[in-house]
Amino acid sequence: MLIAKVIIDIASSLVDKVFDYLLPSNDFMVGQRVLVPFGNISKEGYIVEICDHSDYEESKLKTVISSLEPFPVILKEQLSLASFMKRKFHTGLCDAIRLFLPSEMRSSRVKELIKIDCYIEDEIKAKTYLSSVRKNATSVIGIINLLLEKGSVSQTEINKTFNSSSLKKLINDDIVKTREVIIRRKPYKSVDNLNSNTITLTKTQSMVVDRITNEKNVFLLHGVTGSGKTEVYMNSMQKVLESGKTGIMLVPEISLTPQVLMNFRSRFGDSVAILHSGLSSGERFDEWQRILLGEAKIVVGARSAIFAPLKNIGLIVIDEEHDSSYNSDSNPRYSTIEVAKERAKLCGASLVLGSATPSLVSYHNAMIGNYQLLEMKERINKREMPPLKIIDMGNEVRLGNTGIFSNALKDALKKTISENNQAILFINRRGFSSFLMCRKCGLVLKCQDCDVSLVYHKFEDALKCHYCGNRYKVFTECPECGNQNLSTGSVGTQRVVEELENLFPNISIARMDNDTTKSKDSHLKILSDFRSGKTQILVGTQMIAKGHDFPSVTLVGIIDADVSLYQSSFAASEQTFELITQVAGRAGRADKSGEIYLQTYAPKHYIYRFASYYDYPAFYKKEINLRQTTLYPPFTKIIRILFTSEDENLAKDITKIYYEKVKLIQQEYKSSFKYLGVMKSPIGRIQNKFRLQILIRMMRDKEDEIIEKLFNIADDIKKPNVSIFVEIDPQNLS
DNA sequence: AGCACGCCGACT
DNA sequence: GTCGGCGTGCTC
Repeated sequence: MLIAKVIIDIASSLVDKVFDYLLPSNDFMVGQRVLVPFGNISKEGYIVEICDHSDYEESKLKTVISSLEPFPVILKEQLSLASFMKRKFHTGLCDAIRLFLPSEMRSSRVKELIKIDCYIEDEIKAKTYLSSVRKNATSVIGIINLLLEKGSVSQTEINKTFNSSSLKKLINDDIVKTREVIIRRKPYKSVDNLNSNTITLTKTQSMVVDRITNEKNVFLLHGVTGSGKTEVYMNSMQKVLESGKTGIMLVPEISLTPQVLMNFRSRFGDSVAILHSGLSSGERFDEWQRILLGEAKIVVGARSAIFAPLKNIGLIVIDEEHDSSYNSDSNPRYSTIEVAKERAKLCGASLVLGSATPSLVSYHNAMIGNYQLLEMKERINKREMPPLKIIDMGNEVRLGNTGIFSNALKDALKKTISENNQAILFINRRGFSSFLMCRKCGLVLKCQDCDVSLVYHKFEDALKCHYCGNRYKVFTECPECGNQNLSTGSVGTQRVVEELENLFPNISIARMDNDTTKSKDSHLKILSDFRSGKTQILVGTQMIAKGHDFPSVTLVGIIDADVSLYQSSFAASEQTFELITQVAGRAGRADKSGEIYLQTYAPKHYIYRFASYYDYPAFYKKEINLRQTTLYPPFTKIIRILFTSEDENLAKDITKIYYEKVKLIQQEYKSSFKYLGVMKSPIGRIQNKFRLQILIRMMRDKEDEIIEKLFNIADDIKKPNVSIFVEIDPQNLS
């Protein structure tokens, strides 16, 4: 008797295990979706294994009811990926499997789009019929003539111009035949121009392509902005296709613009499938189906495209690998890079991580030989990076200028406007939380135990450390210089726009932030208005930092660089360097040269110095030393165990139980634990759920062992109505 | 996630 | 006496 091991499609840790069922016949396959009896109801499930014995009492086994599709919808490789994710990230198997299918497919809300095609099989019969019909039967005559001329036309098309009852009559009389044709909904139909202009690669580029395509390896491609990484990706994909393999290209969600997709379409035509959240459910389903059936050979998409049902993968590219959108920080939590590494390993593919500002962790991996480092140090047009000027805002205050703009930036704006060029003003909101800063000397208070900035909590009127929960009294004067002009928070885009309007009343200014991009196409409109020159100054947040190419921009102003520098995270410096480099890359992209003004209260900070020289290696060296001495990643692991529940006491109880168990592990691995603490989450309640957390920082010598034990505790003490999430190196601690 | 089983309050 | 509250626990 054949036994199917089935994962039930219920995303609850309590039922996230394999259930054994009898199979009613031999025609079931691993990876198929099936309907099974479960308790008193029937549920959808996924066959993960077929074998001939069960550890469960055989007499109690129920039988699979039916299959939902006649073929498997999940590849064996994907099932391995799911169990990897369970091991590595403690995700549920069901949660992982759901990532492999378009969500609309479960509960069958989406179907193939079927067109009814009409045609004439027997022309002679049709012509005979035509001659026998009344002369004023215009619809009947028209339909037959149309079909005789065109061969076949869809039913909806015919009904548009002719009487539908005439068509029905013709079909009944067997003159016109019908057949069902599956139509693939195609996203971005309009960007379908196929003028593939092949660009000759530079020496460096083709060397890089050769290595990527000839070695099976994990590569870190560090290429400065404008060094032509995209061309490298395209060419590598081309070669992979030519060798009969397939590829996945991941980009951050935000850069999935029609332009990027057009690049791929024009190069690879219909063998490209696109997967991201902006597609309609029908489009997503059809793209997914094209991948599964092997019609598409290249998948372009945001992070979840790494789970595409693509066979025979030869290359995976992750562009802008430092981008935080590659880390999923809500359920199921996973790191796309880790998943990609595993997938590449499973199918023997190369993995390319590309960035102008690689994450410190990735670069460190390259330095210690885990990744192969590929460098592209020169820009294609050999143009120098635009000069970056650091403006000391403390000095402006001392000179009596307490406004948002320094005098230097005002002058530069004036000049830009008079020369009819464009400017971008960047407002830093990354990891926005208020810190307390001295407006004179730039001092920001840090935690004594953690060496990260303190966060001001308004309702408690206290400064807190988000890494250990320490509380400090709010200062009224600067402990360094005695100045009483302390400030929290940062300026908003709105205020910048207002002040600009006062300074330059006749200039048109666009604002781009969360407020102004709520409606669906506002994004595109703001950007295209700016591109066309309709607006001259663009004020915006992170959204404007990435990827956009505006040839007329000659001035970039970073209003408040310090905000990301002083966010309460050990990675604050890294993220600031990254951000500045990205924003600076917006200036002087075409033949006009550009400049960048960076306003700060800490002009001597090493991050700004390295950023102003665009010196990534120097930044890396400094920062990695710092991480080593302060014992932060990649030299340690930070683990957060998050407990959420609508019942505060329940959350507290289970946190306590967990904490006691972690203390036992700490005893066992004393030398590995660098920090262990329990506290409320910085945001104590989200969506009416109370949040508590345990934070651990530990050395990496026994990391796998310890993490496994932490996962096991969660499994052992889990209960209904409380969720436990064990997060490894979480991106944010909210 | 559902649904049944089970042990304590206000009712025809 | 019972109808029903939803806490607890199981589903191959």
